[in-house]
Amino acid sequence: MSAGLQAEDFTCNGHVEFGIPAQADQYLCRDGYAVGYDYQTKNPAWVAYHITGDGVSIRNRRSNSFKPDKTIPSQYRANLSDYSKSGYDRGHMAPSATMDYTPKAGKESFLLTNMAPQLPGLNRNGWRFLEKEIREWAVDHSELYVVTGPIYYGGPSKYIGDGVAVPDAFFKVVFDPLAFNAIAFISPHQKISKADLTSFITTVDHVEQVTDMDFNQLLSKNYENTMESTQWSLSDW
DNA sequence: TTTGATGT
Repeated sequence: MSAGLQAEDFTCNGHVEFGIPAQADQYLCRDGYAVGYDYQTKNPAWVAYHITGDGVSIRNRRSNSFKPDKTIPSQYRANLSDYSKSGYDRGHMAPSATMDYTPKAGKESFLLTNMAPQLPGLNRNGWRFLEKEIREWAVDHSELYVVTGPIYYGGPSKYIGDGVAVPDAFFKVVFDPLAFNAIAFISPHQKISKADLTSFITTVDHVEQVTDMDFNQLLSKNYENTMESTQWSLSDW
């Protein structure tokens, strides 16, 4: 993306059609997702992606080719060595299995600007289940907008490698633009199971309070206020 | 594991 593009003009293939969640140091646009990147943490502040039921049903082979993102200035860029032997996974924000409707989109999901340090006990357990659930919801709901990212309570305090911040928690906001419903999650950064997930459902309002972001800000405020204060259960959504 | 990663 050109350096001169203003945030308000950044819609990125429709991934942030309803407005960027927060200003960022650098905006990145890929086929499958949009990123607001944070220089201080060397992580994405948010990753937004629009998915359809048709798209998530198309699968291509997982690339597993993790790569540093050379569009980020080197002093702010995460590298493979930062994660190596850290004990943390390179945790996808926009999941590979959700992005793999084309080989190119799938490969792009392996850029480190789509990653944050994530404990295997989260990434490979409860979080993975949530990602799978969202793919199934995309089929049921026809299309969804998802925003996900890290949370640092009181600011970043723990790092791996050369200054890649370890999040305290992760959020997900899932918005159905046809039904005008939204469900949200905040998961602590710890081992969680599929069964634990239901206890981490919250409202979009709460995620906005914790992250200081604004989701779906371009929607009618009437819709937004109702939608963002609704607490869902997994079975009703 | 048809997912999501690590280490050799």
